[in-house]
Amino acid sequence: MKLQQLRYIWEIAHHELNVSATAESLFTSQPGISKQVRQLEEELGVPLFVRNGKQLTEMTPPGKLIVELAGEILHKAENIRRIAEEYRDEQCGTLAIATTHTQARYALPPVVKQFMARYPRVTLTIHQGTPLQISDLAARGAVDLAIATEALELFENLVMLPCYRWNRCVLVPAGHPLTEKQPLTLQDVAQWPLVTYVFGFTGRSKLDEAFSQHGLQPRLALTAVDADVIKTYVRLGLGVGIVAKMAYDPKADQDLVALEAGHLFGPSVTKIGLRRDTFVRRFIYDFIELFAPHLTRARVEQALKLRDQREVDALFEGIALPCY
Amino acid sequence: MKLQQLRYIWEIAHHELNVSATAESLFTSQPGISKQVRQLEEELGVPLFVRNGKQLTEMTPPGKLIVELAGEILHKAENIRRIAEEYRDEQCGTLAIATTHTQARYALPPVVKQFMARYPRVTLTIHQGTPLQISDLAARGAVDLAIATEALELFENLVMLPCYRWNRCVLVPAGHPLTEKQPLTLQDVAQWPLVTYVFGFTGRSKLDEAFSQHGLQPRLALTAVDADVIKTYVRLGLGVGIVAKMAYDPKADQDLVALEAGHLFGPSVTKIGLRRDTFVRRFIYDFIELFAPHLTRARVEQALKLRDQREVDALFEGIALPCY
DNA sequence: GTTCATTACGGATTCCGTAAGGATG
DNA sequence: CATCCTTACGGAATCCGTAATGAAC
Repeated sequence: MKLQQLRYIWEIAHHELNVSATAESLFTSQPGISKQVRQLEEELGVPLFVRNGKQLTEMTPPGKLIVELAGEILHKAENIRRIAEEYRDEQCGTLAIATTHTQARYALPPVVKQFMARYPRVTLTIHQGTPLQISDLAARGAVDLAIATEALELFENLVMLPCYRWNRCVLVPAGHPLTEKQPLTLQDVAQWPLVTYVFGFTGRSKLDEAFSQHGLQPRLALTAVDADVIKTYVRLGLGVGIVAKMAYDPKADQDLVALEAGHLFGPSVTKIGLRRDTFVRRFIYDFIELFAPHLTRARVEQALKLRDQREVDALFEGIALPCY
Repeated sequence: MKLQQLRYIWEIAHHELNVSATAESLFTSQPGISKQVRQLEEELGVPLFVRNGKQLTEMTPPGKLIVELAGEILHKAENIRRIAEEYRDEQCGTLAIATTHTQARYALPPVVKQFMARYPRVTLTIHQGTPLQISDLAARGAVDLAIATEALELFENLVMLPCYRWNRCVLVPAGHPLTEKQPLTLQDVAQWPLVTYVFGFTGRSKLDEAFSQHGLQPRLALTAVDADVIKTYVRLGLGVGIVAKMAYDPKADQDLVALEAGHLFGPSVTKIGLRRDTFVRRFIYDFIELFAPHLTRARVEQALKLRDQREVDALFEGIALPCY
């Protein structure tokens, strides 16, 4: 049994049992993989894949169990490499973050700036995507951490750490009738066509909840993944915008008015998602603490030891989050 | 990084950093190991061992972390082999049990007989040793299960499953003055020199507790690891025996009288110890159930999922144990 | 002087790529 | 006919054992 063989069967299992595609993704030859798989099957004495003629059609029961264990082994091997990297040079390495537009555009820039000053030799990469893509990247270990408000909870093997609480505001052009209402009610807002986030983005679910709980069905004029697009269409008069408050820039957005809407929808919490059982490098702890000062290394380590997200939530229950 | 290299560093770490001894235990050459270790260190870019000249004197901090992960990886690789073995042929394999004299002599024979009839092609090996040796064998994975009353709780990675409850009896030659006392008291017993188990064996701790709680300090005439030796010396009149009740055979021991002593010392519980995170073959589940009928496969599987022995204890709290 | 790890070297094995073969839909 | 896995084969790299070297106690 070789690590290489375990990698091959794991990758095949995660490429719809297509050996050719697997070979391509691993930059090696297809017969090479085929050979190693057969060797492993021979060594173990059980077939791992069901073959229909020369096609792999499904996995055998032991195959499924073994592929799962192979995944865990490969993950631990990866951890060994990380540990070595850390002790080789604490200041040097790669930090891959997956996040949404909202975080990348408004929350991360100052943090990234500080981090780059503190760790000039760490290569930082930021992947932007949907909350689901982001979570998946983190759960698979393709990135070191995910930052998002939604979807992280869908992955069993992500530990979610609460970072900050934020509220929404209603954006309207200056002179809009809604600016006369103080304070706003959901009924007021629902009378106008809305311009807001796409479903599944930036706390959108919270927004839908609030309206439906009041029996309201607002018209959606347009949905977008980012606040910049939303603002553009609010300026065109397409409708009333609802965005995260931090997306309103008093200087750049002087032509718009931001109306307090925290009391309408309640706050959302942005979280960091970390893959369980993964060695965390020092600079990653530091990045997390820069982003959310209450997430000290000690607290994060403690949270990573817990098996159940409910225990993690309990751990952070008493801790006040920053609020925007 | 190769599994072989991980095995080498793990074995070196568990052979007092002596590469020659490690090579011998692995039936390979010492330069071969040395080479692979250096290659791994080179690949990882960090030294794993501290060298004093040409001697390995200790492990580096990353070395310690990495060896631990290596151990987990090797354990999982072992599980892969077990899974393959199981699916290759359910009826065929090896079952290694470590246990004490008391279990091997009195509790196991009927179970072993049934098991051998049920699985004639499974090779059964029984290792006898002190409770500490037994637990260690199981914790290291050298045997599949440990059966004992003591010491299992000392190993973090053993799950303990309660099997049966048992009481003690006092053994005296026929006509001994103690046979007149009904029921016995601790004071009665303590007046005679005792012949019983060696410290650390067969619930001996429970016995010491009982006496000291009553402020008694009995004289120990002789201690042994097994009841046969104890009986021999009771017959010689060396003292009064205290043994597990199941060690008294009404036929073979007609010349001795067994006096009820359960009320003096309280019951002990014999347990099976299983290493955590280990794939358990079907015939092992069957063996366990033969030995302790309430330990069904479903219950054992449930217990093996729990991380903390206290949760396991809670799981079995409501279940009545057989009592001897 | 003994113990113990490293270096040097050679033979067997393994790995991995290209090219050809055969099965499926 | 296109896709996809298997077999065949040859060159390169790796593994592992023996023998020699050198450092430490």
